[in-house]
Amino acid sequence: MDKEFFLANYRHSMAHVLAKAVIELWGSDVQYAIGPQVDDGFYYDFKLDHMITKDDYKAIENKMREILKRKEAWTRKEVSRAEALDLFKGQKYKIEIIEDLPEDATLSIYYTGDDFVDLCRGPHIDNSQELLGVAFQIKFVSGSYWRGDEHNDQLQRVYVYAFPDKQQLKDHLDMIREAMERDHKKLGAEMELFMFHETAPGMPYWLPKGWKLFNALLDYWRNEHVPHNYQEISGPVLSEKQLWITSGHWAHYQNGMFIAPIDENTTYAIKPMNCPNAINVYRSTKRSYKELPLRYSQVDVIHRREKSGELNGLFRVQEFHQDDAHIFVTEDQIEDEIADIMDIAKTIYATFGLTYTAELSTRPDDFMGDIALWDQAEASLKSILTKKFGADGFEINEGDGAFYGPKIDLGMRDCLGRQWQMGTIQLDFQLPLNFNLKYVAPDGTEKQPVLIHRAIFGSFERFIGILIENFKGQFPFWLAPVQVGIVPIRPEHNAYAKKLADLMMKNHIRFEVDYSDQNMKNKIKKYKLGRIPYVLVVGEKEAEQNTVAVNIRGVKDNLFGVPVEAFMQGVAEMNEAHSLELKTAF
RNA sequence: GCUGCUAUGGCGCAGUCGGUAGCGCGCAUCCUUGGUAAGGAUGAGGUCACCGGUUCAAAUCCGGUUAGCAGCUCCA
Repeated sequence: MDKEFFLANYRHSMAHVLAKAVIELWGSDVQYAIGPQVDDGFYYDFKLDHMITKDDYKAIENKMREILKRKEAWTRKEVSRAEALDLFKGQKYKIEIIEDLPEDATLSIYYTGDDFVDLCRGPHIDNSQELLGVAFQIKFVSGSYWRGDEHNDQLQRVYVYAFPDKQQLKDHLDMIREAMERDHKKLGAEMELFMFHETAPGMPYWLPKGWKLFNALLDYWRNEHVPHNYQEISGPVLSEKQLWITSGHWAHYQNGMFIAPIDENTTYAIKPMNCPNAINVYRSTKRSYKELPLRYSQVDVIHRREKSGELNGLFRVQEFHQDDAHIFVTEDQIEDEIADIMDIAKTIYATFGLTYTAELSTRPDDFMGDIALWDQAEASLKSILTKKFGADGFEINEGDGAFYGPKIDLGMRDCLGRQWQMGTIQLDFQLPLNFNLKYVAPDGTEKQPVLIHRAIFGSFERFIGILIENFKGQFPFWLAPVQVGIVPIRPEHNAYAKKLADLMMKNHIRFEVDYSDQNMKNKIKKYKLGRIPYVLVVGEKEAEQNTVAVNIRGVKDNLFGVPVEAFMQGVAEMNEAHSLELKTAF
């Protein structure tokens, strides 16, 4: 039996044991819904009057162990749809599942002992004793919605960790603990990168160090776009309501917008997206086919209202900066342009050593526009993705596209394995129509361009959150908010430290010097805790020889007597190359 | 928005049975003048998130609000 099959099989089987335990504990009026396996175990959704809390965990775990010790046989039976409906009488979620199946369907059910039956495709174990060695522990209980729809019943979801043995469970719990240590919310406060204030929920305050990082990232991003012929623009944050009516946001996105009434006749709204800005710039003059593709990039701040429970550090905010661009193309330029964007994304992500997944979202039911154009666009996107990732290298979400066009999304995972949407490439046939965009074709007729919305980071905020967790706060040299810390051993060495500081300033190295009369050990400790890549310790020897002693982040042994010019040249090279690793020799 | 949980000096936390608050780090002052991650002494700093209720008395009990955390839903 291969390992993956074994994992899935016992986790899935354990979910049945959990359901049986909950029913035995809280009675037969428990409604049990579904219980699939997940990456680190399984869960099961229930509806019951009793609110399951932490105090119940032990009782549930004990009941599960008790059930396993009964060594009951698991028997599979095949039943007709009608028999199944009768068997699960009173279980509304099971009934709903069964009723969705075709009339003539044959269903498989599994008995655990004589008294518990669950609807299930299987496969399962043959006897509970096969599960006696499984190490499991309740993770937590949370709310969930029946069939993932917030309009349906709210259920109680019991998550359980489950591993083949105790050691693997312990390793996993250790891993989770370690992951919490690099949570960007924790590190962001510790490293003084950003903060929040109660008066502006989900709107980050960037602290001096965080803003340095932000700007280092922005500089890099701007430079990467120069060879791809992007032009950066900036537009108003507030616009009169009429603009949003034209764009369709007023009708489709109003509850995601912050709205500012001025007087009875005037209402402004804060932009949730940059598109209308780029469109107005496009429309400001008559456009020729010779100008296309026309690429406007934009990093203005945008605001989107989120429901209260949805905010999450920098990952989910109400005020953020997208690394946005709007590209106006002819229909036959779409494929090349998308390919160019994918190349930019690949280069940029590689600089950070990040791995990502690609997803294609296709035409939804409520699509707008010409179906032939949709088909052609989807085919283009699919062909590019196949070229870049292979036929199986990306996922397709059928019908998940926006009503105005299909899209490619690029996703990454945070420290707890949660998937976040980062980069996005969206084709838009609708806005050019709403704003009546035109260009003059070679034959002198007016044609409509296609609009491509795209972001590589997704948003600077979310991307920085991912970077913090990915690097555990130990940023590559070029990105580090403070790149070099200078520690004079005694106050009489401050003059030499000042000389070094001036040199750093001249060479645009981000640095700090500690001129205080503290113990040098304390100064070094402060910089080490700040995860500064290089701490330069200087005393008499260094001042005499014009050298520095270099304490390298993550390296035990220090470098002594490094000539100042050699160090400066080394760090300049790292900045230039956007190196991931720190140099350990100069 | 939904389910559960949380809120005590700048940060991390303690505070039992209701009797108006403590610890560590940090900060300030002084001493120590140091060669690579915590030298010593003294001191300052808190309407216990906010509003209301119960009580002779509330950080503590109850209700509400706000903000945050995990999950769901939604999203860059």
